[in-house]
Amino acid sequence: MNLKKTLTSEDWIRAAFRALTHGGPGAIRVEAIARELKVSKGSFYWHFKDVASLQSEMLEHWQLAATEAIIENVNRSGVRPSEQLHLLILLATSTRHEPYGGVLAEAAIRDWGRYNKLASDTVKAVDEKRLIYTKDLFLSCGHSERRATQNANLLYGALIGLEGLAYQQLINLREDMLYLLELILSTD
Amino acid sequence: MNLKKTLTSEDWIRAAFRALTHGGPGAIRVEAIARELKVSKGSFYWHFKDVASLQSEMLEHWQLAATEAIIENVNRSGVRPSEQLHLLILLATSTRHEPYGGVLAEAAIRDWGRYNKLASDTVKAVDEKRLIYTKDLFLSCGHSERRATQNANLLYGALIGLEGLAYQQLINLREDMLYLLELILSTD
Amino acid sequence: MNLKKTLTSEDWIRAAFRALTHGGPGAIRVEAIARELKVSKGSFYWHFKDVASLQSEMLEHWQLAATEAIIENVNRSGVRPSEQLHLLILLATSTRHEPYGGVLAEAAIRDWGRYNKLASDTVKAVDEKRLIYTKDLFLSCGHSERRATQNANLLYGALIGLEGLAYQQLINLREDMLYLLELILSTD
Amino acid sequence: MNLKKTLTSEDWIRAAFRALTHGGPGAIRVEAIARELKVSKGSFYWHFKDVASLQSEMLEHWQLAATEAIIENVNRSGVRPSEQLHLLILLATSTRHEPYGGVLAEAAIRDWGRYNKLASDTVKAVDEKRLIYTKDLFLSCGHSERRATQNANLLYGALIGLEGLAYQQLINLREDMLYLLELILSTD
DNA sequence: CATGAATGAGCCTTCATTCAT
DNA sequence: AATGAATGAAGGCTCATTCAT
Repeated sequence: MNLKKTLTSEDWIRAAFRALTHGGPGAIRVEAIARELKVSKGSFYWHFKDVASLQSEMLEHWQLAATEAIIENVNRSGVRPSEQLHLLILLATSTRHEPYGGVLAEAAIRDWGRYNKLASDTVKAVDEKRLIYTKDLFLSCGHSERRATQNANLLYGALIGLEGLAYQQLINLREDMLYLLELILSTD
Repeated sequence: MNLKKTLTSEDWIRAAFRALTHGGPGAIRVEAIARELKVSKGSFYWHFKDVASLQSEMLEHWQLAATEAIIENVNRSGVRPSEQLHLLILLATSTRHEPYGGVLAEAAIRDWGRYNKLASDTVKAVDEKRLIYTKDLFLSCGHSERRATQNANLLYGALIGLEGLAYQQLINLREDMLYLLELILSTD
Repeated sequence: MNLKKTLTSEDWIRAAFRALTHGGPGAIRVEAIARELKVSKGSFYWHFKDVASLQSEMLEHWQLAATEAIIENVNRSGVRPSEQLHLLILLATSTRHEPYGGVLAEAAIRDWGRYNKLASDTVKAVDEKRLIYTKDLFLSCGHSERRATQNANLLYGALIGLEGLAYQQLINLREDMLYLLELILSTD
Repeated sequence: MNLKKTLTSEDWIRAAFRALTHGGPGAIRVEAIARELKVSKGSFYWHFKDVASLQSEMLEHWQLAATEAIIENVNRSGVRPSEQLHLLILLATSTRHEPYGGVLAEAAIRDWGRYNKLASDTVKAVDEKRLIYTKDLFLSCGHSERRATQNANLLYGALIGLEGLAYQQLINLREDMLYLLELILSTD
């Protein structure tokens, strides 16, 4: 697996996401990541101009991946809209092993966005896309524009907040999310 | 107002919360805070053993304040339970200027908890208290134990997640929260 | 014993000697000594202008005490000179509890003298007096000027060096010193 | 000579011994040594984990050198034992320019040992070896076990103590040491 | 006499960055 | 592609010293 002798910039980015996930934005440090990759930190500068450029590549990769994931989802059509919502929640509440660390990385990136403009813009762009995508699903279910928007906001917002509580073992994420969907769909 | 010649450790803690709110956990730095307070960084060590002890005092203060806030709320009785829930949301969605920075500080502390054991324990303790308090309100509304729990989780989880989206100007926090409450209360 | 409410400069000097003995010259620090005396370090400056003045008072005190000790010894006359030498060694090899810490303090002061002019001068002055005093004892035993000098040097030098080895538990100080005296006196 | 562009850890150790010799244990400071080596202090951390590890490497080096010096001496055989003792003193009383600073460094290390466990252990180990080596020489001269031990103690102890007095210009080290050897060997 | 609070300098350590090889 | 070595800027902590009370 790790038979490669030379690293690619992707290897660095992946390692940087691991660092971000485990230690927060402040853990994206050349020294620490180089140590983890068992290379000299000097080698970092062959792949990146500086830390800022690593960071922007990280965000770029994540944004792409996050957007692609949505599109994939959209294309998984054939199912009825309300089924798609159901599926969406099952997917979102599974312990994902996505590129760049899944749920945990998401939370970490969201945190990052609180103190960093570039990260903030990226998160906002992704959130916007997801909200629109979710709203469209509700529209397909026959909800009004207003309701669809509110429902999407609610579903996505609850997901984010409940993930944090679930991480602390205070709640059961999937159960609460499914309950919310039920609540939304049953209230005509 | 700023006529005091000497600072108290409370002054440092307050300034540290400001730093946390604006720059994240990594911004809790003696140098930076001292600069803000217009004192030498050396003077910090009169009030605290080290940064770690400042941090634990911050968390202690916040936990106390957050718990007291709940108790105050409890005492705001006289109103019907469902009214209390309504009030709770209005309160939670007002741009609060509470001690230690209000909503923003809360999010920052929550982030902090993702990478730090002490912060994590503190956040968990506070979340637990709030969830229980909210559940009790739903119980008072006549909900079953199970529903009360789910509703409390949802309300609190959504608040946390939607606050993030509202911060990005993607949604209107109060509107969506009130919609959620309506959803919950209307679904008998 | 410690019923005094206010400290004297003597108290500080004594504590400073304790610090010197336990931690070397570098341990003569206002902060540490104040902590030991359970007073604020600011109070130090009522008694002394600065650390340098504490240090010079320490050396002054020690020089006086060390010189007085010699004179006391001289006055312990009545005994034959060779007896006095014997006594001198017994005294020097007893676990002394003299003012300012005894043997250990002596070694510490000697160390101090290696890197500090004032201390060095003080130690030299004391050493000179002691060498002369010892030489005089040998002269009284009938030794020639040359021999008396060499014997005094040897006796005093060996005492200093052997004390170090004895401190490390490598030798028995008194035994070896008495052996040396025997050697000197038997070799006419 | 100083044409090297980059320093080795040996260079740092050598410089640290110079600092120790001139300023005592408290002078083993990254800043000061870096200044002397005309490099930035940050570069120190390429070679050592921290100051403590520099210190332990210093002691390791010294212990090795001190032990090797003894072995070299042993191998300088061919001479009669009493001649070897004579030679030993001449060697010990020459102004040595040994690795790590010779006599002065020795005294400094000995001082260091008074307040530091690691240094103390190292000094003790070296002293033990030297005492045994010297005792063996006396045994080879036909002295009894007891006498050989006492003579070795005396010779080594006097050397240490007299070096201090000689450093203060109070005595002539070689003269007094040779006189002591004479005393020991003439007393059958 | 002494404390509480602060200053400023000095030192240790970490880390992004550079550069020759 | 990467290493070894170094720089320089922070940042944490200690401590002598000062000063108002």
